[in-house]
Amino acid sequence: MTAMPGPSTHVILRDIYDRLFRAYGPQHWWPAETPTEVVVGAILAQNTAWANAERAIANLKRAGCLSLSALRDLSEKELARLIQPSGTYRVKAARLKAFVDVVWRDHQGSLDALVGGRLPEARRRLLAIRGVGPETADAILLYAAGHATFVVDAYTQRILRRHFVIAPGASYEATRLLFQQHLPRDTVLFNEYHALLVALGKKHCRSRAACTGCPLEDIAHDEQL
DNA sequence: GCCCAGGTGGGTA
DNA sequence: TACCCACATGGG
Repeated sequence: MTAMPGPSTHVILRDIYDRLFRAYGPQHWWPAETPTEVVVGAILAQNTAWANAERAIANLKRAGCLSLSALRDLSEKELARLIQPSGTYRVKAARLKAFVDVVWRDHQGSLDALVGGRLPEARRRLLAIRGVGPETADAILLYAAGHATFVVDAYTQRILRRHFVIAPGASYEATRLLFQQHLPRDTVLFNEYHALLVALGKKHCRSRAACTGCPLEDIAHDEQL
């Protein structure tokens, strides 16, 4: 008894993308006006509802502190006060400071110099910064620098697990490589795909009951995940 | 009141 | 390597 081969991975990933794009349309991500704002948003959004990260960004904007030089000159304590609505603000103030310090100390204040060049080296430079893990690094690389790297967030893992595209314990890296090896290396596609997964996650993955009306509803899925 | 959100790093076995 | 845990706010 042999199992029938299912559709290949790239067909499944394409199908999911097409469904999401049809349902939600282009997402115009990342919601930020400058690469620096992408970096700040990526750090402030860590384990935090985006609405709270937005409040913190609005505070920084109002204070004129949404630039690398302003962030360098701000005391960590004052920075923490401004980003307080994003939660874990002392941790995040230290992380933002660590990031900005590297930009000024190693790259003369040029964010482009830090995130530009070849993707693997830029990714290593980012991961070496305290407070920048794989997801934050990939978000910065994709949305601030235009590198074709896939951002894997909690929604992505949950959605793919639920629809049996990845195993329950699949690592961040395994999930990222799955996308990168089964889709064309296309910055625009990776940008849109991640944004669409977040759109789906926010709308349909908050609770079990929210599955109704999900664009992926008729794809095999496990309610428990 | 409880749970969670567009994670990460440090500690322990 | 594989789990725990702290960090902390605001909305459902």
